[in-house]
Amino acid sequence: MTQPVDTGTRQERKERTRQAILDAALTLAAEETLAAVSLRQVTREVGIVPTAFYRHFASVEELGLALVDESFASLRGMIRSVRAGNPSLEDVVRDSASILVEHVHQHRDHFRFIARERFGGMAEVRIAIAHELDLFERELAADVARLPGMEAWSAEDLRILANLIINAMVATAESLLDADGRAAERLAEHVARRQLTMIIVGAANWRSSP
Amino acid sequence: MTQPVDTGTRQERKERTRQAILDAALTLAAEETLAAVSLRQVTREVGIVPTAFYRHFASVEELGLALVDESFASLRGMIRSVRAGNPSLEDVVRDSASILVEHVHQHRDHFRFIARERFGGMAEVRIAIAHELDLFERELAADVARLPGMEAWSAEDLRILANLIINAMVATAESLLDADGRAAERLAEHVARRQLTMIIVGAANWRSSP
DNA sequence: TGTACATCAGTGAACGCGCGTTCACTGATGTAC
DNA sequence: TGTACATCAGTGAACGCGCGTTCACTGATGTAC
Repeated sequence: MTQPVDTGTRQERKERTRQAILDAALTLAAEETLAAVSLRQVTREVGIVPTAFYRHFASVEELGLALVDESFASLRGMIRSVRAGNPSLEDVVRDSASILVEHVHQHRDHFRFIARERFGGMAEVRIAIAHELDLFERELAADVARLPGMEAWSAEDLRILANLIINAMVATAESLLDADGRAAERLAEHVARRQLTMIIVGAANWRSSP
Repeated sequence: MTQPVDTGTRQERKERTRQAILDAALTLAAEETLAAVSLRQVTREVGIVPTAFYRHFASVEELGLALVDESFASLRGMIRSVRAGNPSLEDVVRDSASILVEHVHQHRDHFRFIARERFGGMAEVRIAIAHELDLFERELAADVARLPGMEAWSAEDLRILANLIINAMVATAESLLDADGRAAERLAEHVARRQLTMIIVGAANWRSSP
């Protein structure tokens, strides 16, 4: 898997160093917010001299934005796997929670980074994360709009529902960051599935309520 | 309102300095996470020499825990005002959102601090915040259990419902931190009220669903 | 009320340290001919 | 294939700075008699 340092073209080596910087920063950001991670810590971890950092990023902030991209790229992969196969509402409710739990398990550092930086980090990074979550919310609203029985819903109410669901899933992911062991993960999955069901039932019965 | 520096007993003056340190730290923590605020910045803001800090707190971490206490004390005041007068479910749903919005408006720095430090801060502070939110969740579950129609609910499902509601309210509070102007606040209030309604409708109809 | 002593919040000098950033450099890789 | 030059990822010394923490101190407030 790991390439020796001295193979490939110059461009390939540079890309490898860049990725090593991203990996090291992500690992260090598991302990404390990225703003508290020093450029020197990162380069020490990678095994390069501090000044070499600037060959790849203009600042730690720019590195943070690259980590947001990387984290959400893997998240988008997850969403795609939920959507795949044009599932029914019942399928989605059944599978979403377990897919989320599995994905957090496999990309724990990325999710921890997003949780940390969502409110704790640098302004630009916070804005980038808020933007990505907003995109998810729009997409989810569009997906929900296509479901049977939702024809009468206004665009605004669809967004409000999507926001509620996304927030619940974000909270689930955040709680998973502290979960240690499969038992805790199964519990979080159970809670998430039940909450999603409550929300869906609420939405389905809403219009008939005062 | 503001006391001159040179009045009161020695104990009163010390308490006044301690409060000035807490206020300065809270203000500085609006810009960046408390861990990134230096002891020297805080004392500079207060107008005392860096070493005087240690007369009041053993570390910035201890200061952080004091700020968690202070923040949640005001939050508890809010909860009390929701509970006051033994309201019906309809009352709670109607009033909760506006009370939350008003409270965040008046204690913006405290809420921002909690949002920042919930995942972005020092380990001890994160744990203290999680503990406080857990207490709210238990209390809310107990409140909900007393409502008519909830007799058949298990303790676990009550906790899951309470967790969903608390998470939605936390998300509302967090979105309010970026809201500027009364119009944005009214929108957030509208969204929160509608989401709370969806959740309550879902809970009410849950047992009758597959 | 007056005096002698204790307390202690705040002072100020000093320290060693890790930080981000600058700059001129090296030497392997890449390219033109 | 061989040569001469250009590129550029990574080097290493150096800088000034703000940091947390130590220590002995000062002088106003508090207390005992």
